[in-house]
Amino acid sequence: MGRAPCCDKANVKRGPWSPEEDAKLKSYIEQHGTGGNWIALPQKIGLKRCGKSCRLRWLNYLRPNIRHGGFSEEEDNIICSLYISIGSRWSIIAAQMPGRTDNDIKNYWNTRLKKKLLGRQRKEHQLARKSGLVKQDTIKRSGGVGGNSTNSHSAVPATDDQNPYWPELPVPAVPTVLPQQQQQPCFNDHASLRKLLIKLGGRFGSDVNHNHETNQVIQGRPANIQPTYQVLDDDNYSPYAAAAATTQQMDEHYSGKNMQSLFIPRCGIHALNDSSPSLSNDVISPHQFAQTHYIVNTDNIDGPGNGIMNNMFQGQGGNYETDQLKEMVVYNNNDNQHRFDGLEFFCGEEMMVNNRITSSYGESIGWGEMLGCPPVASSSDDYHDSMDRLIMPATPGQERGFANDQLMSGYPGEAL
DNA sequence: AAACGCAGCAACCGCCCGTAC
DNA sequence: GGTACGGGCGGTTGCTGCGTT
Repeated sequence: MGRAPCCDKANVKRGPWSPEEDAKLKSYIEQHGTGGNWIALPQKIGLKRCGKSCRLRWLNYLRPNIRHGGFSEEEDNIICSLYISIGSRWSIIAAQMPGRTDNDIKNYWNTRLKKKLLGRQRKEHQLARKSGLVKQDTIKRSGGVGGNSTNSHSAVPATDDQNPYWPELPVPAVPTVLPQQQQQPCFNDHASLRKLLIKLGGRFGSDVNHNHETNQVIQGRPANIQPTYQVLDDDNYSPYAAAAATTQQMDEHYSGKNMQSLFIPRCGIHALNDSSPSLSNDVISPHQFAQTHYIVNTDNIDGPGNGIMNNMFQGQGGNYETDQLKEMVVYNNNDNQHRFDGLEFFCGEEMMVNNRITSSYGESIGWGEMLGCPPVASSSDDYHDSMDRLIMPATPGQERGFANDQLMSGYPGEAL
């Protein structure tokens, strides 16, 4: 049985809204609210509009404190980092950006940001190739966890300029013999784009980290990451290091000893706080955390299919009780498929090999570079400066727990 | 000046989910 | 437990304005 239409499409007006219609709708909602029924609302106020159309008009345009256009660099960063983490969950992304609507962000991403980022990455990579800085990581490609040659073709870049926006990606060390059609980049879908962005932004070295300067592989915490993280205690969710975790704490975290901790990058707090009045500086509550940050559940990392749960919650204006929050955040794995279905790209052919997350390329351009920010700073001050400008740190994978090879052993509900 | 192409954006479409009955 | 319904969301469409030829 088919679904009944929400309204009589023959008798409803479509297309752009007139100022009179806007005024009617706005005036009514400001005085009476929506009444909890969008379908009935247009009839109440004598609008020949579909209820859903009214809702959309209100949410995207008439609602107070809506901002249009003029996205800042910081907002760009937020969008990018959240897109990488959760994909095209525009409503969730919009929830982190007061005054922005999901529709606006979606349009901005599709029309500008995507091109801007990919264009910049492509340009920089071309420069890097010209200067001979592009290295070829034969270890990872041929023998590493990501060395499944059958999985690597989709990211093999085209070398022509057929599409001015799609970036040229690092050329695999081992030439892949594939039909020409397969060698063309296929980034015209979101999943591919997200994979690409992860490649661009993440130095996801699975259980290792690759030092670009020395060509060394670093175990555990990357050497260029300073201990500037707040670590939240798992039991009471209170920051036990208000300003920063110690080096030891970070090392423990990266080595897996402190796997019950929740952790977030300070820069993320700051960046979000700047636009989120409900958040206090430096110390966040469980509720705030749930509203705004990713939570890494490293429970049962040794159990099959119970590895990382990299999650994000939308506040939706709700007030989660602490226990409820804890259940949702860490302990309740029952509904993970539903909550994490935006993360399926982590299991893409390049990213998930043998239950590990990996990058197709040993090297890639970090977010800082991609977004025009300075590369990882050598000094502490420079580091903080760059981090404060970036919601995504220079090595985002680590902050999300990818540094440990056990973390990405899959999440519940996901067949690996 | 006209035609054309493109980018940006508002609005719509259709699917999914939660909930009430 | 099944069904109908409304809300919410992501993807897509189509209009408009601007720049280029």
